[in-house]
Amino acid sequence: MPYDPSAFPPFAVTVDLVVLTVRRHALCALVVRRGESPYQGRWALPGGFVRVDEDLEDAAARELAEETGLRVQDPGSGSVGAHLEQLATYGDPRRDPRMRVVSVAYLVLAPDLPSPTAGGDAHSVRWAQVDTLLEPGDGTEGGGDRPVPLAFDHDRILADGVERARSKIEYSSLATAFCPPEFTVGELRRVYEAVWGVALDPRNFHRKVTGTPGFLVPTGGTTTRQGGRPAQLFRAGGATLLNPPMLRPEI
Amino acid sequence: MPYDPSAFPPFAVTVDLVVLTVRRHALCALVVRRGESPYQGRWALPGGFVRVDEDLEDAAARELAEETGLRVQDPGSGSVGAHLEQLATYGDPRRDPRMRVVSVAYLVLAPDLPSPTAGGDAHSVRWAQVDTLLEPGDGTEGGGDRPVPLAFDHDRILADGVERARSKIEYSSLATAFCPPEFTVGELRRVYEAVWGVALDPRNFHRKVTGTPGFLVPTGGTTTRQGGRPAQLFRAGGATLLNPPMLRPEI
DNA sequence: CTGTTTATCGTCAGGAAGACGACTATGATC
DNA sequence: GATCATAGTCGTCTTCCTGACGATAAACAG
Repeated sequence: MPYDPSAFPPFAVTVDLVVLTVRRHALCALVVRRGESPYQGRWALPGGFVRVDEDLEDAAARELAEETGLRVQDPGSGSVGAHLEQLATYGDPRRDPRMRVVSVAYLVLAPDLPSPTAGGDAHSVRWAQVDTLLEPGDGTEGGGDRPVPLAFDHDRILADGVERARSKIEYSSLATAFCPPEFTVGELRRVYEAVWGVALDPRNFHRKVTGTPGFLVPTGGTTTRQGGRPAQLFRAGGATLLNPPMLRPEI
Repeated sequence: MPYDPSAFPPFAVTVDLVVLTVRRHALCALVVRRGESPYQGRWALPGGFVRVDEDLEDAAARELAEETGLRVQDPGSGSVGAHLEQLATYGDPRRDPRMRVVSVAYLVLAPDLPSPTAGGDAHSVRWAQVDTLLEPGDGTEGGGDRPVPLAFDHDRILADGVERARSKIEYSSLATAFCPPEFTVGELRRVYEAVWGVALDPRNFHRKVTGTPGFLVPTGGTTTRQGGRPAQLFRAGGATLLNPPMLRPEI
């Protein structure tokens, strides 16, 4: 690949990942502790440089696998995988004090994982509750009771990713990406409740999701892992767009 | 800005613009003719390199002004301006044969302009109907009756931009960005019809848009520029999100 | 056996949208 | 000036969807 540095200004290009999951009824994001300057010791979104001959989405999938061991969902195979989509690109000239870095952020929606650190650096990667991370921080390390902001502009990237997830589960079947391959209507409802931070009526929710063609496919099995009456098990159906959408309750 | 080429692979970063407007009842996009290799003589989306100390959105606004003379809407002032938002980023390693280029695409929605070439190169920039551009081309220059594809991956970028515009006018008041500062309900309806490529019922449309709080503000004036009974003039209201949304008719 | 929990079915009222009739106010045409 | 074509605006009716909520079902804990 010919490269003439005088012809155009050189940039570094990175990918950053907003990896979301639902754990214990709360929306959580994957964060890693920075080992080096700048922002040494601060939490940040996982990410890294794009390689010279690597597509952006490949770089995002590679970083995801390196940090979590997660594989991206293979459309066609029914494999257990995460949903990955491009979020936005952040290129403020001063977002990295060392050099001009343009970062392409990707959004990952994953089911709750057995171990958050499979394949990664155990003590420096963890799931953090999104609503804790996104409280406005005061910047003092341990000074107040509010969290230290993430490194770089990662607070904003995280907020954009969360907002994307919140709005996208309204009109798509993407909420199933937070669920294991087989799940109950109640489990799916608890995903919506965690992502939106609201309570939903179980009866109306049940009517809505089972009445939308292509959203859910019954597998025939039942489970009782939540206690109470056994619930039917479903897989995600082929539909990707919900029409009419799920309605997020007003504040 | 320190730059150590051994520390990270160097990329060129560009912005590409999907500039859409509605002209003569048709959705049109701005295209420029390439004067140099590669893809010499082919039509392409306007765009260019991001400068070293320039924010991505500033680069997009600069390119827009250079090509069309259009200014970006200033939120707060009631100025006549275009809507600009980031669309997506395209970084396939082989999308430009010369070097590794990552392009951040922006979507611009503009009212119909008096002259498409104000401030630009007159013979090499024009409005082209989107549905003509997006017919699948056969790649032969003048061989078939189908259009020659745009340069690079610009066909895909254009398609993504058009799809974004089509879906975004459903749940936002963004269709007003295609209208002059004062417009009638009929003119707004013709925007929806052109962007979606469907016919809408004038009576139901009128009820919907005038009944949505904050969408339209009457200015008091009337006009008869479309013939027929004079119509009330409106400005865009403060609302940005439409709830419930405009419903795009099924195919 | 009884209470608790979760799942699932049913009913009813209110709101929004599609289909479409009717009336109004212009300019164009005879 | 009467008539016609064109757009704009107001109403009505039916249908569908949702929110609120009662009622029943099937498990487990004591």
